[in-house]
Amino acid sequence: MELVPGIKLAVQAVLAEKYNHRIDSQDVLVNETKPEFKGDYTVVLFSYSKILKISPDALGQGIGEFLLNSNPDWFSEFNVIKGFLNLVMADNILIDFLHTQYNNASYGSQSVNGKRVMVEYSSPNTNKPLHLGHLRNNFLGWSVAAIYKTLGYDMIKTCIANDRGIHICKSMVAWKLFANGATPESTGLKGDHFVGDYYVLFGIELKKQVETLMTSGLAREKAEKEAPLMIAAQKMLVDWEAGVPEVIELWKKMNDWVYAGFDITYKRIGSDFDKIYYESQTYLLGKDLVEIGLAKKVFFKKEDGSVWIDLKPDGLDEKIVQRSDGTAVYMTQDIGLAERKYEEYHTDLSLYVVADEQNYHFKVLKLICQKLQLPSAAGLYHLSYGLVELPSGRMKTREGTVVDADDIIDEMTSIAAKHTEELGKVDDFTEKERKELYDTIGLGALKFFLLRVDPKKRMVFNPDESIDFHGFTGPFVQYAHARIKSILRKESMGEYSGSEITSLLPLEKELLISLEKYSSLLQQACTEMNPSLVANYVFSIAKIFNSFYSEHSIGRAESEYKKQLRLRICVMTARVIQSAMSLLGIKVPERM
RNA sequence: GGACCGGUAGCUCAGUUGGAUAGAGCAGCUGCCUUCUAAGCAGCAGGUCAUUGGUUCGAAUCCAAUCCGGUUCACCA
Repeated sequence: MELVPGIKLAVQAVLAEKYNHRIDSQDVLVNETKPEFKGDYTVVLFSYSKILKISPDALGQGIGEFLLNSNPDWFSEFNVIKGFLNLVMADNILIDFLHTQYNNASYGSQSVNGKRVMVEYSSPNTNKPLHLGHLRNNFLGWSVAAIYKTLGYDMIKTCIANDRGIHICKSMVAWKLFANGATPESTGLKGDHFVGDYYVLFGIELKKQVETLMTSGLAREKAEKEAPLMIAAQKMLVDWEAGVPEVIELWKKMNDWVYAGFDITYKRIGSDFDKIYYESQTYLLGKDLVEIGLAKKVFFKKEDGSVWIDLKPDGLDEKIVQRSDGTAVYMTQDIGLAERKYEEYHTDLSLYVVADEQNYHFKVLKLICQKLQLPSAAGLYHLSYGLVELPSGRMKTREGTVVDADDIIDEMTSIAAKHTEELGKVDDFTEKERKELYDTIGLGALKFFLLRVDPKKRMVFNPDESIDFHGFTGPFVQYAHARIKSILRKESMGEYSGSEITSLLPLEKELLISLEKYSSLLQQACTEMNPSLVANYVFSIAKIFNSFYSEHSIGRAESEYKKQLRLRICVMTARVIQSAMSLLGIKVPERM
């Protein structure tokens, strides 16, 4: 039995038995006791005091005495201050907890529950390289999937490659006109960067053409439409849809370059997918649903032949689902893809990790699926996250302020290398071991930085200040782990049955109380789809451990049994750190 | 203009089903490496929780209004 639920049940029982007051144990308010008061957990009594018409003080005394008498193995003391009942947990229950769980490799995880969840994340455009925003998306999606998986869900990680459309044609046109047959191989560039350069070039050249046209008297809007480059891109899109062989061939060639580049980055950051959907293969999905929607009178047709849904009764506007020329729009594709996913995987839940700019889109998507009574509707959930911004605001391709993913990863690993070399603690490492360690630390810092913030909130990244390696960071947590491993290499586990030690020092107890919370913390992180809770938790574990470590000697503990107890605390702390960090996609080193 | 999101220390963020004197990290300042890794520990300093009013035993948290910032409302994706 976990501590907090146990306390809630105990309080529920007291209220029923002693005060004849029945409540749901879930409603008992149990907090961690503030450091300035004596105790571990605090029950807030104001609401019961009011209902039962007993003063908070008397009620606290009554409940406290009852709890101590009925659960002497759980509670050792209590005190009441105003309406707060502070409970001191018995050292023995924590010592027992340690003894039974310290070596449990699956501590915190749950057995398979038969539910299936799909999470779509990353979903890049195949015309430019990944940037910092994509990294937040990738880390988030991957981590949420890992958290679900450890709690027993069958996870399917997926990604939709936005591999077609006008934006793709732009880089194709630019390459055709300006590249003179250059390739990633001939230039030595990574494929996604190579193609991205042509996408940027298209923008530059287009701007020139537009300006020329405007000096000859055209309005900007018209000039943008009539610039030869734009006309060429539009034509290429039409040719692509018509399947013109040379266009298809070029499209395939350039996309393959991009995928080769993405593969390198994905491999480096540890992103992986069980299934990849390609927009080029799914963009026509949903067209048949337009007919079904019309038949069900969920959609209606306007005079020009365009098809719409009226969402005004739901507080929204009318939304188009098919153009007057009969072509599909983004929304319709997404409805089709939602159905396709459901047919293929029969998911209980289908998550979309997509930036909060698209909140409205997903609200509408879910509504339409519901109105069409599609089976995919119920589990459809938009896991919305905030953009990564610069101190000056959004990153803009045009202003060259986009923080490139490969660049930032390189920067992080080289800072890790510099720090490590300065400290000189791993001078005996081989070249390969060092490189691995720099990756572990650099990526650890980057992932932790992006995951420690509540996903729903936008966050600021300042390129002028490199991401920290001290304090509330990945390397801080990794360091605590490396320290523990260092101890465990030097000291050996010995005789200890779990009953030789009967009392704990404050830091030992604090650490055990925190370790005990891991399971419920994971449940919460899963329910809220929020890896930042895991990041905050594992940081606090590392912090308490570091205090414990500097306050108490483990190898030279006061007694052999105390040493054995502390070694077990070390083992368990290392396990929890390793486990929690792995859910964030972060490795922990044996030495650093 | 409508809808939605946000405003907490110099900076980056926790804390918001209402609970005790609002917490971390960074930056700044003091101490601590002849004993298990100082990427660390201990401490100091730093706040009108955007503003105003309301609800109540109690409000950063709930309600209303206002100010500021962002996103969105395309026959774009």
